[in-house]
Amino acid sequence: MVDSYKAHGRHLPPSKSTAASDVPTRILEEATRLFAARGFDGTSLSEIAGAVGIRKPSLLYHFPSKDALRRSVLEHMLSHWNELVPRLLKAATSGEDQYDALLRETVGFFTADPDRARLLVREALDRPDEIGALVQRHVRPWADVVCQHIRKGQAQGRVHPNVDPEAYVGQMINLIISSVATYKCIGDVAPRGVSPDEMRRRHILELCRVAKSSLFISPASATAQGRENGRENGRENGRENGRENGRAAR
Amino acid sequence: MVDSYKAHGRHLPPSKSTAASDVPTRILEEATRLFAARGFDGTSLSEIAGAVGIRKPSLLYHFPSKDALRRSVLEHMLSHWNELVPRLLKAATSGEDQYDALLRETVGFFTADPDRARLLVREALDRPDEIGALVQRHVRPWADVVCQHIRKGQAQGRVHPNVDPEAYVGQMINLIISSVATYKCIGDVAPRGVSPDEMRRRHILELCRVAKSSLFISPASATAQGRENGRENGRENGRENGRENGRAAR
DNA sequence: CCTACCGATCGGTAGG
DNA sequence: CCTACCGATCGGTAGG
Repeated sequence: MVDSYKAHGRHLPPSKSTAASDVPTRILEEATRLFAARGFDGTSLSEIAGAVGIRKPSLLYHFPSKDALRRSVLEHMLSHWNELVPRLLKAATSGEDQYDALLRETVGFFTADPDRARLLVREALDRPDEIGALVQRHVRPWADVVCQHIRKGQAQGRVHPNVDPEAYVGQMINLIISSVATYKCIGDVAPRGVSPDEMRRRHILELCRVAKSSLFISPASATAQGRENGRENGRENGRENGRENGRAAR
Repeated sequence: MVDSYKAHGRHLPPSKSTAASDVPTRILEEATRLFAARGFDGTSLSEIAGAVGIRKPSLLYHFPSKDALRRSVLEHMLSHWNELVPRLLKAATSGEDQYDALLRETVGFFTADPDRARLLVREALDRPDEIGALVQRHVRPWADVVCQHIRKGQAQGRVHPNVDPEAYVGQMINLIISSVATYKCIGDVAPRGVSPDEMRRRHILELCRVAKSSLFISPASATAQGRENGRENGRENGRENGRENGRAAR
C-alpha cells in the first residue's frame, strides 16, 4: 500500500518543503508525527519512509531497527525537553508569579508540538517501565525542587497545608500532558457553539487556574488571574516553545 | 507464535478459571484486557482467542471482524458506565459533600478496573472523532448538570467566581481517567522509598483535594479533607465500582 | 540510497 | 467450534 514500486523518481519526492534538514532528522520528525498519530504498532516503516521520500531499506540504513528508531524518537524529544529545564528551574523559585511562569513554560512545551504529549502518553501505556525510568531521570530532579518550594510555601503559610507535594506535582504533570494529548476529545464535553480552538484555550486557562488555586492560599489566584481573556495565552503550535512569556505573568 | 497448531485438546484450555461466563463474554473480557495493555494494533486476534482458549476462526464466528470486536468492547464498557450514571446524577446536587461523593463514584469506576481508563485513553488517541462523539452522547448530559450546579454555586458565593465550568469539568474528567491510566508512570515522579500502592493512594487523594480545592471557596476543603490517611480510599481493583463510599464523605 | 527478496504473521474465508 | 488455507503486509536482509 505504501511501498509503491513505481513512480518515485528523483523528481517530486513527497517532501514537505520543510527546507533543509538532513535525512536522519527528517526520518525522526516524520516518525515522531506518525508514532504520535497512529502509535508505534500502527505505523509501518514503509509509511515513515514514504513520508520522508525514501524506501524502507534506506530508512533501515540510518536506523538499525524499528525499535532503535523508536528510542531515537524519544531521545530526540528529550533533547528538546532538556533545553527547557534550566529555564524551568529558574522559574521554580517560590511565589505565585514564578509558579505561573513555570506552568506556562511547561504547558508551552507541549502545546508548541502536541505530538510530544501524544507520544509520551502512548509510550506510558505501551512501555510503562521504560517511561517510568525516563521520568525518574528527566523529571524527578526538578520535580523535587518544586516540591521543596511547595514545602517552604507551606511553612510560610502561603501554600495550603494539606497539599501532598509529590502527589500534587505528579498530578499536575499528568494533567498538562494528557490534556494536550487528548484535547480533541475533552473539548467535546461541552461546546454549545464554541469553536474547538476557543475551547482549547479555555481548557489551558482553566488548567493553570486549577493548578494555582489548589496550591496557594492567597486569594489572588482566585480573583486577578481568572477572567483575563484576550491575552497571548492560546499559543499556536508549530513554533518552538514560548520564550516571550513568563515576564508578563499578570 | 500464538496459533500453536498442536497441544490444544479439550483438556486444559488456558481458561483463567473465571467460573462460568459464556464464550462471547469471555472474548469481550480478554479483548478488553489485551486492547488496554497492548493497544488495538498491538493485539492480534490469535492472542485474544488463545487467552479465551479457542482458535481465531471461532472468535470470528462470534464477532464478524476485529473492528467489530473493538466496537463491542467499547459498548460493553459503556454499558457498565451507564449503570453508574443515575447514582452520579443523584450525587451531582450542589454542596461539597455531594461533590465529594460524585468524585469518588467516578474515580471508583476507573480504579475498580483500570483497563477502562487505559482503553479510553488509547481510543482517544487512535480515533479521536469516534471517542469525541461517544463523549458527547454519554458524558456531556451529566457534565451539563454538574456545570449548572457549579454556576448555581457561583451565584451563591460558594464556588470560585473565576471557575470556567465546562473547562473545569473537562479537565477533571481528563485528570481522573489519565491518572488512573498512567499511574504506573506518574508514581515514578517522587517515590523516595514509598511503595507504589501507597503512592497511588496518595495520588488519588490529592486528585480529589485538587478538584475540590480549586472549586469551592469554602476553607473546609483546605483543612478537613486532606490528611485523613487510613481510610478505605485505596480501593482494590477486580471488584465492581464502589458502593460503600459516598456516605462517609468526611 | 536502491531493487529484490526472505520468513513470519496479520485479518479473514472456505468448508465442514 | 475446528482445520486448512488465502492474499497482504510486516520488519528486516542480501547485494550492489
